[in-house]
Amino acid sequence: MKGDQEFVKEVTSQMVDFSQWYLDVVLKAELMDYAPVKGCMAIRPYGYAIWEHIQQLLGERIKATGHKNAYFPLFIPQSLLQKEADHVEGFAPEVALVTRGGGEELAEKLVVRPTSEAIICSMYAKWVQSWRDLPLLINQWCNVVRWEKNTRPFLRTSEFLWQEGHTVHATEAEAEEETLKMLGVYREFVENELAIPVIAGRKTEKEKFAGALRTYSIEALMSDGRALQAGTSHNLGQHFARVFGIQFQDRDDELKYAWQTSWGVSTRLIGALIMVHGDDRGLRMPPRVAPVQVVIIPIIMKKKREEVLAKARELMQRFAGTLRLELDEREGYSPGWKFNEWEMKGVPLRLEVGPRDLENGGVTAVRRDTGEKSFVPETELEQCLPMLLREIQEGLFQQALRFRRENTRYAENFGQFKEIVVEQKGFVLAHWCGEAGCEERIKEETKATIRCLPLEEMDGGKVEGPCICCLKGRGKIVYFARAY
RNA sequence: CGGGGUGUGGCGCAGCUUGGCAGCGCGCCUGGUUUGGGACCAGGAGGUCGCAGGUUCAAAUCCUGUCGCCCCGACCA
Repeated sequence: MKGDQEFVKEVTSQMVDFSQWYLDVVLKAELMDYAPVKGCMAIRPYGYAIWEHIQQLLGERIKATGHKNAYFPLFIPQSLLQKEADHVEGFAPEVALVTRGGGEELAEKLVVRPTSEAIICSMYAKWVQSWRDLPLLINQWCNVVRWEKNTRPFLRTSEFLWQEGHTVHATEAEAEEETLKMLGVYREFVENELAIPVIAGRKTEKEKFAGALRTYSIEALMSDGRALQAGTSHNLGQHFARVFGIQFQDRDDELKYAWQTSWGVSTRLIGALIMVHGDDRGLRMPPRVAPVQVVIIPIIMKKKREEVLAKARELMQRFAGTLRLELDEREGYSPGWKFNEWEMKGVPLRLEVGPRDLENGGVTAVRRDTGEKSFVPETELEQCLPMLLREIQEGLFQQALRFRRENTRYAENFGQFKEIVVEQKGFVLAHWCGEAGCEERIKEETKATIRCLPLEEMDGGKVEGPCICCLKGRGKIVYFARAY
């Protein structure tokens, strides 16, 4: 694609300032707008449509794996949040507290949920009594509030939307299986629907969820070379069951504490979508979640005006049931202006219908991912459009995958490690002994954190080597990166 | 919470040094000509210059205080 700046003056180039590029894009593409409260945003219709597709596509997978949706309260009595020691400690700095209601001081302060383990567990304690009640598989879609100091649209906001699954099981093995199963669901969903390749792995002790036994995550690489945690799945062990009293009587008559999991993805996925696929002309939406999959731009000249419009409207009718398409009939905007605007919004496929196309008996199709133009005869549209969209979906994934491969490097020693982190960015693979001290030192010296201990290597028990940091201990290869 | 920056029509900015009619570009509205990669002409609407106090005949401009926002770090989905 040549001369991007010729076309789009409103978006800062990624090379010049990636962070500014991101902010330009989210605003100009009308995904969100800043609200009066710091760190809070209005998600505009175009941005919310992406979230709705995520809800739909991930939602059906969550249901297909046996989970049911439910809803729990926004307010959590402070005492409930404080039950699990690690949990409180982890969230205390970022909770919002309600101290007054109905014009009176509240007897007990209410926490605005930063996550729902506490309130849900308090309910589960009532619902679980017998092994016959298990497994209990519930999911909720809601908003949560975490008082963040440093906020960025979609990536880190004071309030965000997410989905949180909370399950209860009779055995540790079952809970672990569930934890990994949902991590797998996330991986498949993010790769196939959002076209974002991810590394699935386990978090270190330092990085795990406050109150969890083990935390797993999927990690994606943004096009500026920084990593982003795109989803997490926790094996909560019996930590919460013990403090909330979730017990059940098992087949063997014994009263036992239950095993739990929780897992979630948030509107942060929209941030990932933007940063993985976007380019200097704006967004590039994967067709599967694109609010608009195909935009029709009529090229209205003085002469064939009516014929062109009639054809464009006919196309709308023809595909209204099968594709998400939009016809841009606005007067007073030149075709070129419309091209740029819809490109900024990342619409995967543009169809141009003009006098020339009418004469040739078809439309001009232009791909957002490659910029490639082609002529599609009218008789082949039904076959061609879905095919093009599939190619774009696959193309975006392959492009992101290639980028990740090219930006994943193995470091032999600490010197090389630092050089990669600073100069080249991306994922760095290196041996790590497993000691928190080394993890900490690496972070202090390079700002890179352990993103995860990849599942593949863990299972295979592959090559061990001397720790990149201390050289003494031996360990497996883990993923490092500077992260969002 | 540290470091830096910035607040002037919807957006981007100039004006501040040296106090004296609040301006420019884009966008918006109306009408007309246009329309195959951000068209043009004419007319028009829109701002208590972040907020509070002070100095002055007079403050966007000088002084004091305060708040918001943005960027970079420390902490986090």
